[in-house]
Amino acid sequence: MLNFQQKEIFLKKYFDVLKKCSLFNGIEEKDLTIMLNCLGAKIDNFDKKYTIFAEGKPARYIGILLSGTAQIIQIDYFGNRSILSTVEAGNSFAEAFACNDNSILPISVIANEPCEVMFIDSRHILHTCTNCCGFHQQLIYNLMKELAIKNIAFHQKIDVTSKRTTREKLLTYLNHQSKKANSNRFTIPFDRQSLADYLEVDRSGLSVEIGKLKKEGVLDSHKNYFELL
Amino acid sequence: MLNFQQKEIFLKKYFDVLKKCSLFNGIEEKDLTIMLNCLGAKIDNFDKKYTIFAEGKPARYIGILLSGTAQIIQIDYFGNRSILSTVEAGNSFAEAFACNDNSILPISVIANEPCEVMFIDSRHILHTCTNCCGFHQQLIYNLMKELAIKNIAFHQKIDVTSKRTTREKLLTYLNHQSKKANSNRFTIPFDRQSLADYLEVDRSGLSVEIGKLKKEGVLDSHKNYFELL
DNA sequence: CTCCTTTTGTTGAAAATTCAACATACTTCT
DNA sequence: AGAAGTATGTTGAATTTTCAACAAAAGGAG
Repeated sequence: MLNFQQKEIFLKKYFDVLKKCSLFNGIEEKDLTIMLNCLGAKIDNFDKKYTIFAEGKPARYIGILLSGTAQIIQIDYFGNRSILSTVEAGNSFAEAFACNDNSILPISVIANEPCEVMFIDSRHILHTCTNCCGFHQQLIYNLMKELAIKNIAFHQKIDVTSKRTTREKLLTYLNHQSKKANSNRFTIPFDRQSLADYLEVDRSGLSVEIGKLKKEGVLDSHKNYFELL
Repeated sequence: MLNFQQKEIFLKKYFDVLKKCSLFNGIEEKDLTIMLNCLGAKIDNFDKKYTIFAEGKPARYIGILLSGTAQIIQIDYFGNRSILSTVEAGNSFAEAFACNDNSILPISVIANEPCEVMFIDSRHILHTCTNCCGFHQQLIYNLMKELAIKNIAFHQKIDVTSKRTTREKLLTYLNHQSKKANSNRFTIPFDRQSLADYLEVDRSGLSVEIGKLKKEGVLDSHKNYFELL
């Protein structure tokens, strides 16, 4: 765990990512180091498949993915994995829980590949300290904006999973992705099992459905590349 | 449509509800009138089954339910209704969409019974005007908190609907409600069809499952009253 | 290159859901 | 009280999903 106060030099290499992080919108690069210092930001590394946040633990920290990809998941008592969303470099995660005092994480965050993660204690954002830097208001505004976007993303996820058949779920999801990519051709951030866990369906049934849609000429796909026809 | 600036007297009768609305946390009753005036709050009435917000329309206003109950719904192209959440007096709704510039509502809000609704133009909250009252920072903070809570509520909804069988969905939902009520006995804000639309299952199948669970002695229920045994 | 592991596709049987249609109970209104 | 309308429960058939087991393909390590 690096404390960047002691190793400021390390931060510079993350500026490109941090600039893209909407949590830091409207904050100048020159102020970033000071602010992160004030917030007590820490950085840690995780190997593939490692747990960044564990379900059931107190939710105190907001995470910011500096590199790699991760998944927000929930596992029920039968061991079924449900993927709530994916996290890419520049994305923040777990804000909602961290912003809720004394809340317990109902989800886990798992590294999909080697990850660098920045952690910020939410109390340093929420409870304005008078002797501290003056960015809190901007941070809270950004946090609000980010939570609004996450909220809308959940609506999309429910729009997908509320469909009753595997085919409908898949097509609804692919249409969303197509719109997002502004193209008929796009890649999705899932392998088959992960896609099934996101759509809340059986993997083998999903494979069958993709096969049918290919034969019907509705779509073409190779691995995580898809093309709607 | 009442403009309360002209009819301040009317606002007083809503103070009890507004005090419970987390959007106005930390704002003194004496300041409320001034603030709502500054925000250009308007009040309107809706009869049962009337549309408060319509899917596809621009999302500019935050709604606050002063009396009655409402439902946040989505209807797909086959006409299947999906209930995302319920709204009770003192709850606000549609904040996430209103906070996102130029966004289009992906949901509708429908009055469940006669409703009084207050509308606040989100731009009056988001864009601080210098010649205006000084409550914006508090409002944005409250909005952030509220969005965090909504976010967590969505996690719960997904926790329910990610289950694969009607029985599992129902039991997961009832457990949540039981925890929320801090008791084995509680009422739910749904009739059968609405519960089915919230759980994303078939109504008749839901009735069958409730019947089975009663016979098995897992629960007892009468209409929207439930008891877990 | 080969072996080993992981991912993806395929199949058939069992289980569950959906759908439509109808019966019964409950509300509401006059 | 009675009628009309709404909500809930029940049933069987058709569709769909899940599950388990295996085959084929792809990827990674030595």
